[in-house]
Amino acid sequence: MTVTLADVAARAQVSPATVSRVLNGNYPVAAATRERVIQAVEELDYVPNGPASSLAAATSDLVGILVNDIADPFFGIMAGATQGAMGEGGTGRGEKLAVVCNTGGSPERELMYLTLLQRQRAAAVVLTGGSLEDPEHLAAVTAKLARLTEAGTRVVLCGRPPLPGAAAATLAFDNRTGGRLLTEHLLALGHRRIGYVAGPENRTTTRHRLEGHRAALAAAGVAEGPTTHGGYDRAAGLVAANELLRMDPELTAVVAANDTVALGVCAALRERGLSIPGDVSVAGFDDLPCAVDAVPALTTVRLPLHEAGARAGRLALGTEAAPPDGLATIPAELVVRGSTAPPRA
Amino acid sequence: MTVTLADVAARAQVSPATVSRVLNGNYPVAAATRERVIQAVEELDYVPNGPASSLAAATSDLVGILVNDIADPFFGIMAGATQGAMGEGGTGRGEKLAVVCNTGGSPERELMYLTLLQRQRAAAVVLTGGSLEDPEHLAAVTAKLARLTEAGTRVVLCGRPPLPGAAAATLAFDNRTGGRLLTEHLLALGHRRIGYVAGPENRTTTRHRLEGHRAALAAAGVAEGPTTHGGYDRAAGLVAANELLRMDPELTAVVAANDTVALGVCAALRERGLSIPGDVSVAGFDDLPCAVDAVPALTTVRLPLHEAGARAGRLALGTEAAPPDGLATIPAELVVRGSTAPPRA
DNA sequence: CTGTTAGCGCTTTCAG
DNA sequence: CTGAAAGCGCTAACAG
Repeated sequence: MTVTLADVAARAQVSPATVSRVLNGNYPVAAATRERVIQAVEELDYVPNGPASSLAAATSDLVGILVNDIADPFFGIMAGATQGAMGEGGTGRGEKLAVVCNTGGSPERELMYLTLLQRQRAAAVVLTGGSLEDPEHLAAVTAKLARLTEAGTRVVLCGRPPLPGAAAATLAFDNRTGGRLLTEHLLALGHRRIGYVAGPENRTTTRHRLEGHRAALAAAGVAEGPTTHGGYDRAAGLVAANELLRMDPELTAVVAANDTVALGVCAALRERGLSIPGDVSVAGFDDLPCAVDAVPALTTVRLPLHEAGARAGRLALGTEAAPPDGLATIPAELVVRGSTAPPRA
Repeated sequence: MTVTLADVAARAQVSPATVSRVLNGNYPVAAATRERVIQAVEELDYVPNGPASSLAAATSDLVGILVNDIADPFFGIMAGATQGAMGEGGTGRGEKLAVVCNTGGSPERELMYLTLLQRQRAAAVVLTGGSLEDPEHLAAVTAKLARLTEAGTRVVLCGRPPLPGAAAATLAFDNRTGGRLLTEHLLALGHRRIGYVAGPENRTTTRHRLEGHRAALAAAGVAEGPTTHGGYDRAAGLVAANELLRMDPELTAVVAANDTVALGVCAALRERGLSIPGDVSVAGFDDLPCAVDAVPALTTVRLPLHEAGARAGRLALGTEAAPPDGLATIPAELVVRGSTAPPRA
């Protein structure tokens, strides 16, 4: 059958305890003995039984990364960076198995994965992206995270606002400022009739970006234009653009929930024969790789997804100290490209 | 401390075995008893210890999905679909924890994850996307998969050619035909000087697509144009386009390794003031969501990523029977859009 | 239908 | 520095 630690011990003529010690490298072992053990391990092609170690040691090397949509590069980039940060620090020993779990934005699945990770006695859990604002769900997540924390699982929030009552290191994106900068830019260009394609309702990301937008309008004394809510996908942008134009045919600019939605908006405008930015300016959010390939290239707000993800990974590993008060706000940066210009006179 | 099965048993006034039985639902238990147990579980907020169950039962509910680049929607879409297929079949019991592991295209990391998954006694492993053609690495992977298979882990290959000697259900993309269709399309349009931006060397996907391209040229008696190798990212396309044009300034069409690379090619052409498809036609591969948003929209080859991923998930779960001989070839479909047109006379 | 009894393979005091 | 022994929490025969 499968090779066990006892087999290795027998072959190396030492006790199981000694084998365990050289494998974990957390206890002094004579060099000669270690050699023999290592050789036996290789000869037998021994692979430790993870569940058994986890059970005995009451910890595992599993790290869970929860994402809302794995097919969306926004999450893919962050998750990839997080997973990359795990690999640092030598091979083999102490290596963490960083795995990503796709919640699809569903609260049930989020909780389910958290439970599954709790069951596996995960070493750490990273929650990425905006969260649902439903109080009931928030309470459930908070409770679950508390349970995880007290069981020794490190919890970190990446690209998500802090959760009151949860002892989690948090890396929050400054979506509000990003939203404000974008609209200020449009305002400075001379736009006064700006449509807004918001993301799904009840999501922190949606709300914060919209708040920034409104703050900019309010500060400039400009009335809010038409606003719609929808998904974070291209199709949502297509639908919304037509809806917005129906609500106000005089629109000179459209701000989208993110770059993907913005591309949908662009497609809809083109279909109607409107030029960008000649007839209508369009702006996105996130600065995903696709933003620069749009024609014209998309004006957007850059979020340092890669850096944030990597940092979250280090926090999960305990390699990096948590920020003061457990919260770091990641700045958002306006990136002006060709899709925005002054409105037609 | 943490609640154990014994605590639940004590509270429900039954034996631990009975609790285990109602939790796993694989053995008859009196309705009244079950009720009491369930109530105790809820009152105590009991969460089973995964490692302990896995150790005792010698299996786990972990399913690993290996991808080359999680930030690439090509993999994100497949992985998401695979993970989605896991969720079907009720909640809770028998639920698999599908997790995605990012190898970054590195053979060492691929092997490392396979070992880690082996350690966890994973229920199944899904390898997605093209593989490296290095004989040594292939042998190592084959050996590792054999070890996994004999330990009861189901292995499925998705979007990757079959591995001789591995008892793995395989869903292979027909990259060769896809490549041929694309070049035939260009040939039919009248192109005779076609540049090719291939993917990384030593990868099955790269080789198959290129073979299809060459087969089409050979069948038409047209000489092969300049060819370069590079990554699967946008930057590779930028560099390659300039290189190709240097090698043959009279080029009238460029075929790229995939859509992302094609977008890079488009960007480079635009920078040089060349129009698409007026001066040069461009084609991609995969039909990722971004392909349709390019201007002009990209002619490409559609691969049913979602379907393939979902099917891989069912195979991993054992919900679907393996295809005859363990191999199914997934067809590729030509999608003609605006980025290709007859060459300028 | 339910309880008893052994382990699963590894880690970890506690002695030597 | 090394060995012996006692579990970690759960499952799976085997009896009743």
